[in-house]
Amino acid sequence: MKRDSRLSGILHVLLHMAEQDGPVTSEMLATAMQTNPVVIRRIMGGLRDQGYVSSEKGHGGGWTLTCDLNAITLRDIYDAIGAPTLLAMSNRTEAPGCLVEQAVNAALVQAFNDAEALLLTRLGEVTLAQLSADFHTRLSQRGGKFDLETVHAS
Amino acid sequence: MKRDSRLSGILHVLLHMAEQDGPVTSEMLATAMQTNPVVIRRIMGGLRDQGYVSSEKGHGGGWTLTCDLNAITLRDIYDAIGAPTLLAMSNRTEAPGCLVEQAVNAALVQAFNDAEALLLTRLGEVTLAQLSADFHTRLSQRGGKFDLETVHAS
DNA sequence: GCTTCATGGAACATATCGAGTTACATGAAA
DNA sequence: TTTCATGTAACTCGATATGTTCCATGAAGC
Repeated sequence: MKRDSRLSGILHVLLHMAEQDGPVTSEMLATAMQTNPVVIRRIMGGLRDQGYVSSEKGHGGGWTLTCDLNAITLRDIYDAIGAPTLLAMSNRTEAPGCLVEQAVNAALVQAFNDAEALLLTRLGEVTLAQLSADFHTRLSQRGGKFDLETVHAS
Repeated sequence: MKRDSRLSGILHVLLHMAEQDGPVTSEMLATAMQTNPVVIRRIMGGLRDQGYVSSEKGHGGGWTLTCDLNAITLRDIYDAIGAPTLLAMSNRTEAPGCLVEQAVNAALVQAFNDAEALLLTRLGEVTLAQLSADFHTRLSQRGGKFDLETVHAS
């Protein structure tokens, strides 16, 4: 299975932005994330529409956080990127009239729904502020200084 | 996301096999599943290696169930097909040295693991015999007769 | 005004993987 | 020896996450 890492990536970006004073350009974020600026814009565009970040063109432009990290959960971000499929498995639906398929799918759907519900609940329990706090704990434990441009260099 | 329907498909096949007296050919199962015989063989090959089914070549050959449906859970079948990825999302690992990425992934991994564990537990709670019983309940409710060749026709 | 810098967005390329298909070999029964 | 069935390799196809190129738009600085 090809797996979606957008949620992980976007959280990474947002937390890096939280460490910056002014706007951050797609270029800087792309360097940090080791990807392409266009990929960053694509991801951020959805968040801007939800009001979580804003963008400015031209000199001194870039991306800025416009939300309270305490008020945003991972679930909110998940929803903001379009609530992509959580589970890698699905039911066959080639023969919906087949009673065997109905019995199989009924059992699987129940298990799948339970797992999805739990995952969404867990995501709703964690705020971006908590992630940021966790990051700062790790930072002070390691003792080094933080620099967006070089922290990903290795 | 492209989603994997192998588990659903193989359960469908096994329950159809349970309704047959003698061996069932890949051809018959493929017709029932509206797919290709080779796809059936590919799926069944893994199960044969696990001892859940056996195969015979030549005239009168085909696939036969060699396990007690009461003793096999959906979890067992899941394991037999190679325990494919359950979740459609993954963590970025492009910058494992980045403390931000570590904080993000730690939070996501916990949520993901909880959901996966619950799903596997649920799958382990359902036996193939229960699915078969559910099918027969549905069959008697509908009142029609069951025929492998025609039940998928519509 | 002109240049530079930045986002915005379309279009295209690439890599992966489930799924389907074709072709041929192996082996068992009639 | 003919027929039927599995066993397996190799190929195509489609979907999609991801990456890339190109140009338009607009804001800041000169």
